[in-house]
Amino acid sequence: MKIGELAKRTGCSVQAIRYYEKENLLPSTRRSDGNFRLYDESYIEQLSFIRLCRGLDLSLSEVRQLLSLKNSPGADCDEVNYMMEAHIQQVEARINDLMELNDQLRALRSYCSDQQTVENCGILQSLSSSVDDRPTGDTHDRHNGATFSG
Amino acid sequence: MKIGELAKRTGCSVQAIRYYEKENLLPSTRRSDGNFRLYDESYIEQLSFIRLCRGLDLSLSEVRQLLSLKNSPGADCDEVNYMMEAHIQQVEARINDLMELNDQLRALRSYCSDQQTVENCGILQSLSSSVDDRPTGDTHDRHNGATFSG
DNA sequence: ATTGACTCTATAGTCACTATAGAGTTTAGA
DNA sequence: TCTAAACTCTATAGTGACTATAGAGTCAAT
Repeated sequence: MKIGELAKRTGCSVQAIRYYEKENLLPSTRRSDGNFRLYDESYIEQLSFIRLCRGLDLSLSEVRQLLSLKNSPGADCDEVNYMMEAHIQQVEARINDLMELNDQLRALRSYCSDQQTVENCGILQSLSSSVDDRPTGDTHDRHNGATFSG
Repeated sequence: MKIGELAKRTGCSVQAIRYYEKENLLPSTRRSDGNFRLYDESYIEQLSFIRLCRGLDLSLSEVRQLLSLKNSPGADCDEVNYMMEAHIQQVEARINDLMELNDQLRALRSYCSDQQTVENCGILQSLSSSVDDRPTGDTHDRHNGATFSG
């Protein structure tokens, strides 16, 4: 099958497949006379594995590690466990950050009732004022996990 | 003060400050004879506003909107409210996605007990097997909110 | 005069792709 | 057989919010 069919059958974009190949997550295939990539059924499984991992938010480098572990069946699977554990902790940390963030956003929203002008908008006031009444800005613990880390 | 001091006093990197200037989030300053940027105290407040918004995960384009609203005090603040509401919903959707994800990861982790080989690793098996026993892969609802949207 | 700390601009890199340009290939219908 | 549409190819640029680096200039202290 050609790349378009593989894309359709895996729910993946054509460019993503080419990208995975370039990044050595998928082995390169044979080509047709016209230089089109030709895939057999086994690629559906391989690509689905990648998509499944990505759906779990694993990075491509983590997926690469899992793939190489898959190919050495005798190795013990501590590494897999370790990676999953680390990933779970990352996800949970991110959830905690976002929930804290959500509290702050909701508090902020409550400062502004409708039908006011920007001049009196509690949200903007609250975002603007927090500097003046604090000594240097170093003393309050800054929420530092909110920006995307990767 | 020069850029380094501003950076220290706001907890911001020097490059980030230059970036904000380039992106028109901070007005450009006067320069010294040697072409160094010179800031007065008001920049601390302006930069802190930006950092605070970023700490709430607002995008720079959202921050830009807020800044322009701040500068038109007579306007009504519906826009601010609308933006905050949209942002809160985004954050909450992301939290839900991550919590679902977390359930899946924990389930996956439970499939593999220690001291096994990769060959028998329940995690890898479970990531690999889910294709063969399903018709096309289209029927099961794919978790599609896990990848970062921005 | 020189060292070291700071600053400048410009450019490349990050991540996991998406989007586009410009070219070639294949397939279906007239 | 011609042609148009649909597909594929490579290469390159763009996304967001920065960070990191190179190579040069500036400034303060010794």
